[in-house]
Amino acid sequence: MAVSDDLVRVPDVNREMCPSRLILEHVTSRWGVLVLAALLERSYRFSELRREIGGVSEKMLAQTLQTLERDGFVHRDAKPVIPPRVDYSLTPLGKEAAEQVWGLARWTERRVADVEAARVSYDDEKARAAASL
Amino acid sequence: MAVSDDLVRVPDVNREMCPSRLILEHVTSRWGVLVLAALLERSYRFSELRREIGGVSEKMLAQTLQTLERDGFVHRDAKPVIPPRVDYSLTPLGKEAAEQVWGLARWTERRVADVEAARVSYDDEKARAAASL
DNA sequence: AGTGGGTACTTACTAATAGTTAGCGCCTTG
DNA sequence: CAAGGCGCTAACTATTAGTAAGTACCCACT
Repeated sequence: MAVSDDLVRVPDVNREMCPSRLILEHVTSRWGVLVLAALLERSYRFSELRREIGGVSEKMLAQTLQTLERDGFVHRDAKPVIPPRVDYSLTPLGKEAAEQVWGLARWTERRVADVEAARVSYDDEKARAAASL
Repeated sequence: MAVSDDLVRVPDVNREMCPSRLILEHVTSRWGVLVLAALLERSYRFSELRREIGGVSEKMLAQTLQTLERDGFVHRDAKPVIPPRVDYSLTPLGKEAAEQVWGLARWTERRVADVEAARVSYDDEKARAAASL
């Protein structure tokens, strides 16, 4: 029973039904990564964030922020003023996640050239293989 | 002109058309994260990986591996034997990416309880707010 | 005084993407 | 001699992401 309890309790992202899988998907989601990385540098208002993160729609930004808020990563501070003002910032938990995805974002930017070089050699080899049939 | 050159050259994941955006999406993709993290521990054959990563379909695993291979993260070694044997492993570049997503995966597993606690208090507050209308 | 714009969203619809099922050729195992 | 494993791919469907418009309120400009 200790065994079967452990099967349920020990989180493992490789298990399809493990809650950790969903959490990981939230933080690594297309817009989640960019939101967390942006909020690591400072807090943002909704439409500031929308301008900061190129290509995000209002719908997806709202949805992403709601998911991250529910998971306890993001704090939403809605000031009851007109025009509406809503500030988004990281919680301590969110900051931990954000540091990791921020690192990933910066790493990616540094390695763009390497990846592009890898792609041309991959495509070249594929073309050569196709030609020699 | 140095200025406009820089605008094109300096990678920034927040710019919609920046190549770094796509690369980041590949490594943070639903299955990409899990594939990279798994391959950090050892190399795997195709169907070994499929069994290791719960819930991945053959189609998505093949697609993910092809994307990661083209980006230079994963090395594919197809031995011309029967039955077919294909080994997947990380390149040095892929190892750098994998270390980061591995950290994220382990962090997520450690924080599951915190996230679940955050969710109940979020849902509670929502329910209380809805009740007091 | 009316038009356009900004605030933070939600809703309805459509396009893109992910997942499901079946198939391939070849071989080993029961 | 059928069943299953190997590493895929192709066709089809379900789910999800993206687009466009609407909401309600206010300010600045003409």
